[in-house]
Amino acid sequence: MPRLLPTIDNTSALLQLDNQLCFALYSTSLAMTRLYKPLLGPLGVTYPQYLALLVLWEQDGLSVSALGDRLFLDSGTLTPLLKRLEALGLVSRLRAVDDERRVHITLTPAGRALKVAATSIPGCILSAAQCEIPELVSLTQQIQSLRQRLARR
Amino acid sequence: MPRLLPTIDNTSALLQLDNQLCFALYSTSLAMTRLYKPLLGPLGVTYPQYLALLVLWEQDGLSVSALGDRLFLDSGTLTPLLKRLEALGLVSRLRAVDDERRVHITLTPAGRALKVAATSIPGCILSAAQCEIPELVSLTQQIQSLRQRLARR
DNA sequence: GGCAATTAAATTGTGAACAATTTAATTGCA
DNA sequence: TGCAATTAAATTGTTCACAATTTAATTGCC
Repeated sequence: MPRLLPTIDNTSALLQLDNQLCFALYSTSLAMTRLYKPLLGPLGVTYPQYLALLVLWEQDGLSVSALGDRLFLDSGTLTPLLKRLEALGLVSRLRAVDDERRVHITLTPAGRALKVAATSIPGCILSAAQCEIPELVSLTQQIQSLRQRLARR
Repeated sequence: MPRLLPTIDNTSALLQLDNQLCFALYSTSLAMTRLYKPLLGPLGVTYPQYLALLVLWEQDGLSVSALGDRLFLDSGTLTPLLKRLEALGLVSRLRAVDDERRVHITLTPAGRALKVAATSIPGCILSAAQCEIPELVSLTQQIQSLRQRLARR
């Protein structure tokens, strides 16, 4: 009779939820979004809308696809999101005159003004994360490096 | 006349997209989900459905809320997801006899069998991530630690 | 110049997330 | 015991993500 393998089969560790990097990322990203919600509520925007605004505050007037390159999102996600930002009066969406396939997203005065109200948010998040700056920077860089290895598009 | 502050205002770094830990988490989690898609397609399940199966493969027969505790999700998310897994014939949903408020989720034979087909997935992900095991473990732990500090529920 | 191939955004349909509410069962305590 | 408070799931409505397709404009090449 052959000797039995250990009763703890070697597949179990590989498939355990708490060993999955993907689940750590997924659940922590959702936890982060929940943390932002009460901070963004007063500004009247959602978390993905806030990310789009971060890009536009850095560089205004980007096309939908240029915005998508920064956010790793496509027009199927961005078009309705940007229409909501437009309905809120925070951005305007205008066809480019030189290439009418492109739509450029431009901050309105209200959209630009919102940046001031947002300046307090990073500090709030930082204190909630109970995270020292070096740890924050290191972790951010490690995750960005992983993203680069996973990315295709 | 007072000396002007540097023209690069000190709010810009705090609000730059690529300095945001939240965005690193968010975009990398989405990139990870995209990586899983072609691997899960043959199994016929989505990425969140796969996470629910990981939990059930570890411990079968959990209630909806116990599953939610493991996944950090509530019944509003899980109920429809579990109904889809039921429609696929992978789990059954049964009211507990001792407390009819509870619904217990049990793997069907097909649901249990799917674990075998899933064993190749972690290796595929690992190679796509081009990630050494120690780096993987360390990063997973750092992110889990962050999640713990962010979590409330 | 004409026309096929390409590109950009929008659209459609599915499946999450989640707040807020509803329904129904159980608990606790006066 | 009776009934208010609590608990567990489910439901409703909004907003993402994203694959697949469509629409429309531009480019490239003969």
